[in-house]
Amino acid sequence: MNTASASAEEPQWLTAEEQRVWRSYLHATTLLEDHLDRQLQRDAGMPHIYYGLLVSLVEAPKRRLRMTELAMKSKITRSRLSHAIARLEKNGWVRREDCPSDKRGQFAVLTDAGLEVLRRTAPGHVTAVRQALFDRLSPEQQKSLGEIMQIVAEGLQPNEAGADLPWLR
Amino acid sequence: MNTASASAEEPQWLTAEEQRVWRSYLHATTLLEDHLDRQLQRDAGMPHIYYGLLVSLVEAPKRRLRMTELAMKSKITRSRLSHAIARLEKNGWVRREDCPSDKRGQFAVLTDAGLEVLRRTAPGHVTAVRQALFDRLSPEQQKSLGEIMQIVAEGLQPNEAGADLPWLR
DNA sequence: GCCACTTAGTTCAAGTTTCAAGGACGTAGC
DNA sequence: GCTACGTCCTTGAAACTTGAACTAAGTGGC
Repeated sequence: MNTASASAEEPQWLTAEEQRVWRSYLHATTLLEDHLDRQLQRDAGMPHIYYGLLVSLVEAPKRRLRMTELAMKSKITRSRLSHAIARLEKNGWVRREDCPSDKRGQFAVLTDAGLEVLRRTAPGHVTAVRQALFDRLSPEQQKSLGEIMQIVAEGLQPNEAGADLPWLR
Repeated sequence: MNTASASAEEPQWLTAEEQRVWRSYLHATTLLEDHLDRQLQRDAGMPHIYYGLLVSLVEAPKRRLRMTELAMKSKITRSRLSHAIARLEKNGWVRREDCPSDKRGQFAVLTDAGLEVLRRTAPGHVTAVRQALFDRLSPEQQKSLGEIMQIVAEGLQPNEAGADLPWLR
């Protein structure tokens, strides 16, 4: 198994050390995602990603965003967003509004009830994030984590149009 | 039930810098998970977590693991595992076997077909992981990432007490 | 043995996500 | 105007996940 000239045939396997890093990454991200999902499901009645949608909305001007913009901010497909907003709308936390300047467009708008849910649950969520992440890391590690994640995110950003088309790798 | 606690009194918000780190983390992990899910769905016909199950099995003695053990290794619930194994079994990549010493028990066993799928798709997957992660990070960053993720994972391990999982039965 | 209790794993129902398809509108060219 | 094509968003069905309820089997007390 040593065909010279590394082409697509002979992959560059991960070293033992890289494997350790990769497994730690998978375990940590899985556990954290799971932990926060449960925390929010229990305390706010919605999964983490839905909570993130409300947060994006509360930070937006007039507490509203176009669907596509919200989908991009949240790194999810527009299809997924449609379903999610439908659910949040049913909860009364978000409502849709037509966009006057583009009749295809929709705004997702955070309602007062949605704002209230956020107010009520944000402290607990922040605490959970702190306990799971920041409280355990030194300032240097926090800084390093930020840089690393920034790099990774930039590398995977679908930096062009076509938000839910198959982005070739 | 937790509404009180340290939350309502003292909402210790994230600093601007912490927020930046946290958002980068969320974006990067979301994008990477998504990227690998699509890569594997396309090339191997299964999501990332299912692929991880096959990997755990191929590394296990006799290519088999008890359901509960596999669930713990993979950080998923037993319920989810039951469904996943059912699907993989339908694909012919895994089969179940009764445990002789404990009649409640089941082994998940990697079949030859499962091994073959792994052989065929592992190189592409490793390449994807490299391109998305390791190729973009310096050796120091890789080391740091490993340490950080190790800490986070340990903190969230459902098996508390900080022991490094020696698997005592 | 009989009993309550725990553990292993599955199943059911409800919720979420994905993928492919589609409807409605915008835009540019003729 | 008309045609063609791209964009915005939704829909429906299938796949996946979740949490609780459930069956079956091991464990320990008496």
